[in-house]
Amino acid sequence: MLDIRVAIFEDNKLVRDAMQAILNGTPGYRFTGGAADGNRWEMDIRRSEPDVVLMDIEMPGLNGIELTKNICNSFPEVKVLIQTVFNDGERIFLALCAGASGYILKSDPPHRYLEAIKEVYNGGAPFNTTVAKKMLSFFSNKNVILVSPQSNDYRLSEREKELLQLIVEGYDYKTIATKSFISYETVRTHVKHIYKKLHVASRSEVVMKARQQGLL
Amino acid sequence: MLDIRVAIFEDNKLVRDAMQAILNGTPGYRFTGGAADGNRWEMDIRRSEPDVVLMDIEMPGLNGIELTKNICNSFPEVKVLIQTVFNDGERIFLALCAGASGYILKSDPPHRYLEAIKEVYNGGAPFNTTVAKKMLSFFSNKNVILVSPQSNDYRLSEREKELLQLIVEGYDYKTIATKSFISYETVRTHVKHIYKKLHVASRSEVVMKARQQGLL
DNA sequence: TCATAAAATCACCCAATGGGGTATTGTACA
DNA sequence: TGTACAATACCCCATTGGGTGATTTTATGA
Repeated sequence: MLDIRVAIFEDNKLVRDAMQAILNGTPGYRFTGGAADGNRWEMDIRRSEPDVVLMDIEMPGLNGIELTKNICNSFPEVKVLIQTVFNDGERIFLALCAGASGYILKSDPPHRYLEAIKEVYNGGAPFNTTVAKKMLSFFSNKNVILVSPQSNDYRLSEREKELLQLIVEGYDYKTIATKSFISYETVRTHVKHIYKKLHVASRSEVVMKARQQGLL
Repeated sequence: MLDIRVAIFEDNKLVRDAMQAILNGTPGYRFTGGAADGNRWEMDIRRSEPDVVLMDIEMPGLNGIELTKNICNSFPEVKVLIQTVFNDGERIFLALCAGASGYILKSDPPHRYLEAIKEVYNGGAPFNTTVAKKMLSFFSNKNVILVSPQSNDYRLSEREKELLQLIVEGYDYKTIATKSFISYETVRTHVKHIYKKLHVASRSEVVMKARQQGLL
């Protein structure tokens, strides 16, 4: 079997070097590149062609979560394993949303690192028990709301989209009328149509919906 | 060390009996009660005094997620371990929000059950790798939005809370006035105060906020 | 004990919003 | 050519939200 190719984003050179030594000293793993920041992440990934990226989330400069998002978008075949000293729910949550495949604490021993790397490589999702626990309590604290996935083709006409934009921006009908060179009543008619199509019944609902569904 | 006391909610009697046999046949575990549905859950829990509840999420009648929520609210010291054949992200997510401590698939072997029970008992959060993976992909699909945690002490008076309740339930001011034995204008005054305290400016906003922050 | 601060009650004014119609014009499509 | 729909416009009316002001009761603290 081929070695698992691992690249590291980590600002601490000592840690990078240690990981390099551990990885290259363990059969089945190969260290293929390390970077102290994400400034040249695209090139770094192309060069090192990793199967798994070990990502330090607390890097100076480009934020580890953003970096994770970028890598996951541009190189979907690459798995990202987050490593951090933090274990607060929000950070974990954001990293997961960014597309990370697993989460490991810096306090975990090297053998856990190796296990976790193998696990993400094989399609798993390694979680430190502490991490999983934190994440759960984060959920139970109702910090999150569920948005049912749905089609967002509401068949709004072009004109309706224009007006929706202005509504969401908070202009009142009179102002929208002036801006759009139509009458107040026409604005109201369009708004009614928009509300019907989006199944909402008030300004604030439509703003919510438009934001959530990215209709803007 | 004392045995871990385990109760089971599961509609399939065969499964219940099997778990009873396994638990009582394994040192360190004790089966303390089983129920085919959640109709008498409160009494069932009081009788069996479990440390861990094994919850089948696909039970007829009372829904396993609701049941989990109830148990976690009324008996916060009891850990709930969800067992299911499903592994879709949404269901897992809902169960976690309901307060479950871990998630196990029915296809997992008995020894995994025992491990998982011990793990939740010790404060951990067991996850089948498949489950964790599903959950992650659910997150990355942006089905969720984050709500920044904030203090929810808005210093609403008792009366204001009552009226807020009615507002969120969708009654119009006239109806609320009748229901509360006060005049329409007084309802309006209270509503204005509530809006000021909650920093909202419309019915739908206040409904959102109240729901998200559990002000109900 | 008295002053002050709130909570709770009610009233009036006014602007903005939302829902129900109806109507005319133009355009696209079958 | 007729039907459907988008865009325009107007009317009526109920509800909502904000402002101002007032009275009464209740609590709280100096």
